Amino acid sequence: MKGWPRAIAHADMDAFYAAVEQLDDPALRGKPVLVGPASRRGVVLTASYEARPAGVGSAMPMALARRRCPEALVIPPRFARYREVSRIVMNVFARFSPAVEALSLDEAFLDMTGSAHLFGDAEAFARELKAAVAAATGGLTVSVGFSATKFVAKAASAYAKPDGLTIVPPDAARAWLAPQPVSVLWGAGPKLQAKLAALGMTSVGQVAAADPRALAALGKAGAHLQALARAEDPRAVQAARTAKSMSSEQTLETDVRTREEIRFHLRAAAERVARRLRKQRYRARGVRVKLKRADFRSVTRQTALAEPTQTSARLFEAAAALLSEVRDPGPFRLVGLAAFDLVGAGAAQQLDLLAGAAARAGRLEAVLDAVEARFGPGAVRRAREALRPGVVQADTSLDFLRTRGDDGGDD
DNA sequence: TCTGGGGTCCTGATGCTT
DNA sequence: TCTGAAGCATCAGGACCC
Repeated sequence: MKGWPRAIAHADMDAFYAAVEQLDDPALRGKPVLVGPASRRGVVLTASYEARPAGVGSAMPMALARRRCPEALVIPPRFARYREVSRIVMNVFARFSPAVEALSLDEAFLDMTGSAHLFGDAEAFARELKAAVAAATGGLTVSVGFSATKFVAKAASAYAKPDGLTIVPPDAARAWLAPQPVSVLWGAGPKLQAKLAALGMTSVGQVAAADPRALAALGKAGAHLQALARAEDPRAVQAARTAKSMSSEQTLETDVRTREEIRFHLRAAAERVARRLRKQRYRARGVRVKLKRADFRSVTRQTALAEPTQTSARLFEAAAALLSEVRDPGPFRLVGLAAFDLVGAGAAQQLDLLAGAAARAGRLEAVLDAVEARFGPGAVRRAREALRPGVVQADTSLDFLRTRGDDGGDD
């Protein structure tokens, strides 16, 4: 890692939901497992590696997956349990780096720029991380990619799944990417892949070498994909992020047509969203209604609210008004409600995010001083209570560094 | 085969203001 | 007073990610 401009690791748990189920129930180990709802319209959330040779994968309709792999055991998802295991894994990551950016329950970026040298070389670090995850979870495996940019690190972690370890030095990144299919590019889904193919580009190397004018037809995405293909990705690991929207939507067992039925589902969605807004101390300044027709075209209507809200009554009121503007008679297979333009994450939550990051960097006291100046001593007391998990995490992280004879530097 | 749920971001259309 | 252009905000739809 000497001479690397930055050192970024991407850690991605292998077949996470299915692996947790196999961990908790030994009878499932070594067998094909599909995690997903058994409902008529469900899709596979995660397929265990034993099921994948049958041609089964994530996002595949459950009905098709069961036909392809009839011997597979179908397990309904237990998200509370996955969140619990995820917290354990993220805490392990936090012992290795002060800057951890969780992308979902099962994957995260770790900025190792200032700390990788504590572990020897990249491979020693990655092996230690994998062993720590296995020890903390009781045997779950994680694939790790390591490079100088987020995108290459992520592509590297996916390169040798499961239980993989791929290190791509920055000066080798472009050549390493070149022969891979364009589907590895972050942001190139089926539509963009088809457009690239129409331009004669099926490999990352071809995108990297293309005349930028040829890619202009893809808009911003063209320049973005070419930058990734050239291993250029200046995005930093972001330890704390705030939500921009919160939504709840549900695909119904049978399509709905009447306004009364749709209102019923909107009211339920408003209650779910409002509960989460209150729990995370957000208020919404906008409401959006989403309906999906039987032909999969979606109809959305949105409105700005006079006052930010976190109550289900206000959300539903706005949603019902939007519904009356929809002329499409349906039928609809999905009804959803989103709260957007979120504000006022509440001082406590902003502090939580801020102090979580500051604490991991060993700067908790400085943050609390700023809090006192802005909100008064009472706020500091409440913040200390609220931040206890962050402090524990920071102490763990700092202890870890101390045992290696390093205080984490001056950052 | 028949397509989830929770998000983010981009694009093109439209309307308002100057 | 009318008209058009430019800039900006908002809205609807959709692509994409895990």
